[in-house]
Amino acid sequence: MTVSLSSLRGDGDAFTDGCPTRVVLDHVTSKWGVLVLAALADGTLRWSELRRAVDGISEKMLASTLKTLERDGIVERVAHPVIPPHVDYSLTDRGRDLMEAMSPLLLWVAANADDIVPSG
Amino acid sequence: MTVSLSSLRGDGDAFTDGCPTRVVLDHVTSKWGVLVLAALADGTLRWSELRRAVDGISEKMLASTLKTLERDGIVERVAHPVIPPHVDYSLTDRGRDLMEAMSPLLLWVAANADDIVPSG
DNA sequence: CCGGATCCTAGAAGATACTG
DNA sequence: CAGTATCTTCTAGGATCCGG
Repeated sequence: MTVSLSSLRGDGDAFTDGCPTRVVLDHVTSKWGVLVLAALADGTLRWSELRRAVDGISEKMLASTLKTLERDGIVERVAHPVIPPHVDYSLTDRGRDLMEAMSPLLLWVAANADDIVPSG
Repeated sequence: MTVSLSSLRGDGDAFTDGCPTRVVLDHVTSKWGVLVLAALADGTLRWSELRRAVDGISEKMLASTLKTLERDGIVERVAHPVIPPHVDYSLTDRGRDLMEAMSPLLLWVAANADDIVPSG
């Protein structure tokens, strides 16, 4: 029985509608959130690098995903006042902590995806 | 620097649009998927118990979430041919393996949610 | 009690064009 | 280069009714 997930139950937990846990869980496990975080796990990237790293993301989604993660204190945005603009994104300490917790999941998915989805 | 997530890059990885990794990641990190899986991590539950365990889920979403996870070989469905109907849901071996990989994330979210989302 | 089938809407997400 | 603004499209999700 792995780690005691039952400890999640009881008070303000993920099983209660509208609690902070649900909100953060949604941010962190959102379609693009996971991929952006995984891309930043390797280190600082700038906007255009992120766009290329996360294949298929639109500018709109990249912007809103980054904004949400920044508000949550998971991603840090550093804008350099130069022409042309140069903006760096990286994980905060909290973000790095999060990625340590999330990497087992990402590795599991990478290892099992081909068994689960037959051809495509 | 935690686990090497950069190993995820390269061939058929989560950063490539349309690959199996993306599909499985979406199933597993879906809004309700996470919560259903977490509920089942404690053991077998029947339909009505799941509905109560995952606060706020609609019957439609519970049905479709379970069906997706069942197709992926993560959740097992056992229907007992009695009146009134009795259907049990539980994790498969693969599902338990998945939950071992996911529990650090869930614990992190539970531990950090209140810091991230101020009041609600 | 356990869902399937149907209808419908809000918000997610894509495409494109434009600006400091 | 790094976004914002706008418009459209799409689908996750909710509500309801029904059937085994």
